[in-house]
Amino acid sequence: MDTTQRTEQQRSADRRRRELLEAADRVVLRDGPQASMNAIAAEAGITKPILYRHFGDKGGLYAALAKRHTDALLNSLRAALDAPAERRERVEATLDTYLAAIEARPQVYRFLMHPAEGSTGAEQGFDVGKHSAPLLRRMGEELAQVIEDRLDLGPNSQQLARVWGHGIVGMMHAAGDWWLGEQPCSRAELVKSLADLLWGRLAAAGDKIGGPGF
Amino acid sequence: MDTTQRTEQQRSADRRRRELLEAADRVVLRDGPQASMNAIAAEAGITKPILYRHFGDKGGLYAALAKRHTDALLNSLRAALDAPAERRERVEATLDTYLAAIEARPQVYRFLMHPAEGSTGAEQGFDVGKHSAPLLRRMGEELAQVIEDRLDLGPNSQQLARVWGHGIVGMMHAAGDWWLGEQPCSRAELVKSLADLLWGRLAAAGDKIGGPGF
DNA sequence: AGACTCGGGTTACCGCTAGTAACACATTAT
DNA sequence: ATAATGTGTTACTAGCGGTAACCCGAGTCT
Repeated sequence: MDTTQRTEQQRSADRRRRELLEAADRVVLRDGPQASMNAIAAEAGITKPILYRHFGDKGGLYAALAKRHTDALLNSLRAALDAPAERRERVEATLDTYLAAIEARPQVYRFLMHPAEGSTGAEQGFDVGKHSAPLLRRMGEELAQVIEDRLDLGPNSQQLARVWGHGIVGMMHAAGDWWLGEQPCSRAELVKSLADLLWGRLAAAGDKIGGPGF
Repeated sequence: MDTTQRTEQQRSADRRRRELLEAADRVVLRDGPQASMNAIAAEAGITKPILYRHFGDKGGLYAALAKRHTDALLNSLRAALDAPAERRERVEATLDTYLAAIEARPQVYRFLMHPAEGSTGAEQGFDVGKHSAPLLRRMGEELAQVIEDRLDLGPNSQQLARVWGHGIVGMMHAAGDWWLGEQPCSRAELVKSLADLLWGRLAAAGDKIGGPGF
């Protein structure tokens, strides 16, 4: 068991792992969040136990799969947010990037956002909160970091930035989810409406005649 | 089978139904979203098929249970939003009401927001999107209505109001979810930070020295 | 050569879930 | 008395996540 052999094995295992993840990807793309371990194993041309040897349990496979997509999406978002342009323009570009991604691959999006949380998993510390929506959490934290790094928010800036990060991400998510289901307008319109909201148009709006105004 | 008898049966069925829902409530409060039909039936002192006769399938029971809490919460929110006060004050009161509700009964909140979508349910048209988060959808639509009714948003006000309704609800939801998990600050602080965001403080913030500003 | 470990793979199972078919008892209508 | 109807139970199916036990081929030590 010299090092050469070990790296050999490791590389083989890594290749296998990638194959399995790609097979899982295909199944998820086909079946949505209901993708079963059996189906994934079959798609990969092998049987369940080796899936479990690689990923531990369904949560592990989910985490690995989610990480791929999450990383890819986060990279796109970072790029949009770092492009050389006005602040508002960059905010719009970032919103648009996110919405374009979920529009292009809704099945993957559903898998990431509405995973079918295990049925059996009574014990063994499978915490729902930790796996339920890591994408939202990561986006929220990253955005918080960006906000805190670049904006001058006065005292308590860290806490404010985190609230805003998660809040803005949640706004984007919910609006995107609704929009994806109903397609009530074009992506560009949605982006502009959301940016307007963030830009304080809500506070600036006048009351309608006759009522106390919301 | 005269009418008297029929109403008699109906009333009995309704009473039964309420008992079952209360039992389900207790189980959900105890076990969270993992509550099984078996457990609920046991808690109610009866067996599964009766549950199925009343609610069709798990989705039906979920919907009935969710409707109760959703209606109650929506009533609180409407009350907070309709109180006689300044617009911003009312927005803060509404946010606070929502956050207080999820803080007081996190298990119920988890059940409403992160339901364990059936494991078996391959076919029979159990659409995830329709049951996954009816609370968020309803809140979004209601808020949209309020916004459109009371604010003067110029042309395209309906679409704008709906985007904002869902967006604001999503902001509240995501921030609340994160806050519930980490308890990083008091409820009042969270409320104020979110209201500040809605009031355009993001757009008004100055860039930090040295960077291009987010 | 021959025994021997060892990694990758499969079969066959467990316990659980949602959901259902079929049967049993009581009450009421005819 | 007897048929029908509602109310409940037992006992089952099918499928899930997860695992124990076995199996086989390739390299290794004696």
